[in-house]
Amino acid sequence: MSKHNRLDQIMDYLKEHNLVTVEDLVIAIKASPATIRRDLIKLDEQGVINRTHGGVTINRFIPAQPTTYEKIHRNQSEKQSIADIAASFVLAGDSIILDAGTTTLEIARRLTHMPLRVITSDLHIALFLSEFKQIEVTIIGGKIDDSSQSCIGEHGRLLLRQINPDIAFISCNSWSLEKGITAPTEEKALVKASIAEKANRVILVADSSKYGSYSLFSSIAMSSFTDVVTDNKINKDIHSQLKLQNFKLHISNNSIK
Amino acid sequence: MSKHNRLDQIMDYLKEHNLVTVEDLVIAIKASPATIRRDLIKLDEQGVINRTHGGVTINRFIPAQPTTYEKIHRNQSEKQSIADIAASFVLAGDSIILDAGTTTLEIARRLTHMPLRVITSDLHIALFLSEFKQIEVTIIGGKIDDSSQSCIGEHGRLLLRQINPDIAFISCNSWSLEKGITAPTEEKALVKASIAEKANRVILVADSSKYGSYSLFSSIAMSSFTDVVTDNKINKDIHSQLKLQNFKLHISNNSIK
DNA sequence: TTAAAAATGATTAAATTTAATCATTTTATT
DNA sequence: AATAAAATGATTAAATTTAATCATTTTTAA
Repeated sequence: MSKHNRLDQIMDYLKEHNLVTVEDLVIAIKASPATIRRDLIKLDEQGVINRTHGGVTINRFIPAQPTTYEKIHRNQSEKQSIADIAASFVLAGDSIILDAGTTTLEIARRLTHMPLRVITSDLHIALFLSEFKQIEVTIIGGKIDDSSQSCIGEHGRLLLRQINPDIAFISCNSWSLEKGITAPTEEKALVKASIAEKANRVILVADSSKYGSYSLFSSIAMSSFTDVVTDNKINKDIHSQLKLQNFKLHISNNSIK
Repeated sequence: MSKHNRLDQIMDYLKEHNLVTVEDLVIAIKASPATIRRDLIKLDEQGVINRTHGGVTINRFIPAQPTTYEKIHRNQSEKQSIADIAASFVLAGDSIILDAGTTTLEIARRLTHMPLRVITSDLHIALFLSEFKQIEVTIIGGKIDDSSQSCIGEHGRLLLRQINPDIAFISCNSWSLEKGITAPTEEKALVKASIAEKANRVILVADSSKYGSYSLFSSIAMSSFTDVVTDNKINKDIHSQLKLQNFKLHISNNSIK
């Protein structure tokens, strides 16, 4: 499976070697230096590797280490494609907020190559992005919710009230037009609401499988969003309804290659 | 500062960063490129790091167990023995603060079996402790300093002012009776000072090799500490002086196995 | 204290890697 | 099959890193 894709071959090689050169990969993969470099740029933009002038390693700080490049492509193609679209909204120099979650982490992986200010509630996102010098990272602080390893509580909300970001990216476990997005605890719901509060653009990133369910605590009404990004597996009737709303609807096509 | 010390500093930095350049280390360690390169050659010969033309990583295939590197470089074992003593001060149910650093991370490793509230500025410590259900973790929040991957700035200090912990554990890069503990940036110095401010017991954990040097910004006077934990390599004269102070002095015996 | 030895820092030439450009090959579409 | 589009490879100039050299500072030992 993985031998078909050259990017997978590179990741496989990196898993087995601590620190390699482009020359190593040229020999191992049997491709030209130019091709290897072009591949490395793609992998670097996804944050799964780190490069210097002359060296390449796998990024050992990426959460869920065993979730390798190929697994990401197989199991999370919807999140990937949603993140692709979401990341394209960000411009160099922007100040953005990333909510806690795996979809927002995917967005983070796509933003490593540009100067940014990023505020987040997510420990993984903070640690990951802090490796990149052109990105100024702020974590909102507060009690750590261990299911999501992110900050909850009033302290972080205080910081959120003091900033005016360009874009806020919100993720969720459940969403619908009627109930908006909901969360399993009051604290999580409140943090999300605060994240959405001040941003110029408020973007929901949520895959279609989460549509229709809901948790106990309401967090954000759908009318608060300026944009919604979801995938093309969304039900047709719901799709029609979503198109009629005030937010811009973006549908990703997670065609698996 | 001794040469062993700087090699330890490099290893500490590499543990917390995936792939670094000589330039990164020049800034982090405050030595010239030539010196860093000479150090890297030594570490490379020991096999604990890997280098390319332009990049350095820790060798992640070397067991991070208490063997290979620590036998060669003793400061790690000093930190271990200091952490042993420091951790023994903590009782189940306590609320404690852990400053950012590798010594305080060692303390955290020894506290996972008891119910605790832990407040920290360190992303690694927060992420590590959040795995343990009986430990409630709070991160102070704020901008991430990427050399230490910990929180700095006014926002975190605000939280620190609102809590009254049982114990605060402070680490440092430089300490002395005259200058107290000092830090390379004002923001780091201020955060440390705030960490020490409200705790019932304020404990400095600092290995002997760091004694006598100082950075630009003063952070905490020695008179603010209730306890000091250091190792038995401390100079005898200094030892005598330290014993005369108001704090309790604890000397760890880092017997090298 | 003084002299010798070791460590460190600064400078610049050499070596290495990368980016940019363009030709060629492969793949996709009609 | 023909054409367009995309991916790959080769070439060279530019950028970056290193090694070598020597001056300076710090440490060690007499």
